[in-house]
Amino acid sequence: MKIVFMGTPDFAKESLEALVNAGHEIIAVVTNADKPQGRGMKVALSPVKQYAIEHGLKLLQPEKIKGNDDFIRTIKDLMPDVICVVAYGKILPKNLLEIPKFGCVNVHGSLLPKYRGAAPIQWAVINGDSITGVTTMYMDIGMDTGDIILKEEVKIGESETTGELWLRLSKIGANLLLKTLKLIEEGRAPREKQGENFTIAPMLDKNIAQIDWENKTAREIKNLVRGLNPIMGAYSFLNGKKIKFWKVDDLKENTFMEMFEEFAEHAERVKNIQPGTIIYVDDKKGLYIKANQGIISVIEIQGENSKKMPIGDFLRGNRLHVADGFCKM
RNA sequence: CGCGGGGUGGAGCAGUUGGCAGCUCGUUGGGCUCAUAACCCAAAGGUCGCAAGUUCGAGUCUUGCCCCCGCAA
Repeated sequence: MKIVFMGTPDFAKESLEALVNAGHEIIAVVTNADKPQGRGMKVALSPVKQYAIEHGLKLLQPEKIKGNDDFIRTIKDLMPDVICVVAYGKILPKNLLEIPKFGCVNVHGSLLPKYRGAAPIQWAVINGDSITGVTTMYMDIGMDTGDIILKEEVKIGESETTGELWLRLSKIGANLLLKTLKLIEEGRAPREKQGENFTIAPMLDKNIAQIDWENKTAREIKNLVRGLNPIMGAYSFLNGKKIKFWKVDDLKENTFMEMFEEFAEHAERVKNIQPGTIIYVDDKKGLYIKANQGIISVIEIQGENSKKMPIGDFLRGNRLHVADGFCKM
């Protein structure tokens, strides 16, 4: 099949690579325009762009698509059988969607109609879901509202991070895309309308990365931490310094008191400690912080201007004290 | 030329007005203990990111370069 591929990040690169390896004819790759980013505002190539260059694929990087007649005409002249869109980063207008005879196929990182939108994987982890998946669909003008073709379910591990799940889903998505294209080619692709029962997974606002000790349980904080790993990182302030949490575990108060018998007789007091307070710290036994319900055991942490490191390393160079409190700023 | 922080034994850090390079941990050897991520004793391990400059003397001051991190995007 003659395919135009549209995508930008590494999640999309997996699909593009799978298409190439499966012998599909990629007549053009469309990726987001290079923007200066990162420290020093250097221009970095998107993973998709890099792959396209390495494999000598025709590359297009329109600044805008909507109202860009030149771009629409270019695609039209290529006469693609299908356009595959994976995490491209822009809404596609109707006159583009109508070009390919088999339509536009999108790979989305959730089980639609759950988590339509920009950050489905992140939200699935943050919300502590145990199951998510990948969906392929025929695109329409709405945001992830098209008819569903195939879905594949995936279990989310209890301590799995967004980054880990992201990687798994990108490979599963690539496979599902191949399967989908095969069915389309054979004219056997299912087509199922999405129900009305949808949810939205909006782009992550940076404010959500701040840990809310007062109102969140240890389990919820853990979900936030792994949900924001490796993007952003959940953070809190200690003595005016910004600390990022990369890996934590959640403990019930009871479990904690079994580990530290000396706390057992103060069970009631432990429950009433102000959330965010350090209740135990030792460079061998770790760092334990009270949450609204339950206790957070820190495993991997990153101090201000520092890099992420195991909690033991961190505590050797940073003297923390029991009763110090993490707080918002 | 976006803004800022930082590179010091294996790890994480401290190092005051330039004046013998330190702390916690780990490692190795020994001791104690029913036992331990516990405790006690001893030892090994550093061209202080790289290069040049100022100085009697530079981890510390000046200049250039490399690498890492945070903010912002």
